Amino acid sequence: MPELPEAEIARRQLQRWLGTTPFREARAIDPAVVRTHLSSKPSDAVADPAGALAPLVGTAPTAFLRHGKRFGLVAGDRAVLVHLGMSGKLVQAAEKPPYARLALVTDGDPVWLVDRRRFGCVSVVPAEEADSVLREGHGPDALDEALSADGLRAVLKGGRAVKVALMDQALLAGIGNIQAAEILFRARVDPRAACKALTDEQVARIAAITPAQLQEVIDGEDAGEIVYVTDGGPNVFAVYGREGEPCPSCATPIETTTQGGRTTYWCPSCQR
DNA sequence: CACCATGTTAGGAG
DNA sequence: ACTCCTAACATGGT
Repeated sequence: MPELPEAEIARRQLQRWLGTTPFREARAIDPAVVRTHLSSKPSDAVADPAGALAPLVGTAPTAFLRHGKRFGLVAGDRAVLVHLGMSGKLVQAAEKPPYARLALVTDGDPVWLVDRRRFGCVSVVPAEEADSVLREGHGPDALDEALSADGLRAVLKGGRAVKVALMDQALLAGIGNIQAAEILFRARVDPRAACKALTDEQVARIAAITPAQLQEVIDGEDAGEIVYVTDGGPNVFAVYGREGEPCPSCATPIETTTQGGRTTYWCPSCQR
């Protein structure tokens, strides 16, 4: 799924595809996609999705926002906020694609929220609350807010494994299972290391590499639609999804372990 | 059928 | 208080 880079691409797509002309239509194809808040649970669906989206029609987008993996737009006195869940993405097309959950239309072809697994969601909130809702319960954005070594040190504490901590949105917003693996590989840090055992130098390397890694992925994806590894696209990552393949740096076979219920990919030789 | 999946979260055990 | 694990959510792919 979408981690911070995919959310940023989606934000730019909204901006590019919808522009700043008024909405002709905002329609929930799957009524349960509209939630009372940005929650992955369908049971948090609003009672009246059409009524929640109706105020958008006739108003024009004025701002496109993102924090961590959440993004959205402001139009009139409302904001539409989106979380792509595990399998969500935006598509612009004249006809409804399979698994389309929501349609937004200004003056071009409709923009569809497509999401096979339905962990994605949208929420319509008052415009003035857009920013606070995007940030609610989350730490600083892993890309946009200058990530200093001191700032990261303050957040990476305790006995938790560093990879688990990096993926904790309340500490730092935007990093998921793939980017955590890639960042720690480039920083040459063992993903199992306890935060409190990290040296200042290791923390400094993570702080420097995190925004660089995320920015590089954004630059690489900006060209087109989000393509997931599981969609049959090529694996562009250094270690993620490469169990048993040679480390690109030292050729040692990449190993896997499980942390927090997720698969971690790492090089046992480079990452110590 | 079994197991896996770029996310989040509640509940329980130590 | 902290940390870890599991199950759930919903769905498709291998």
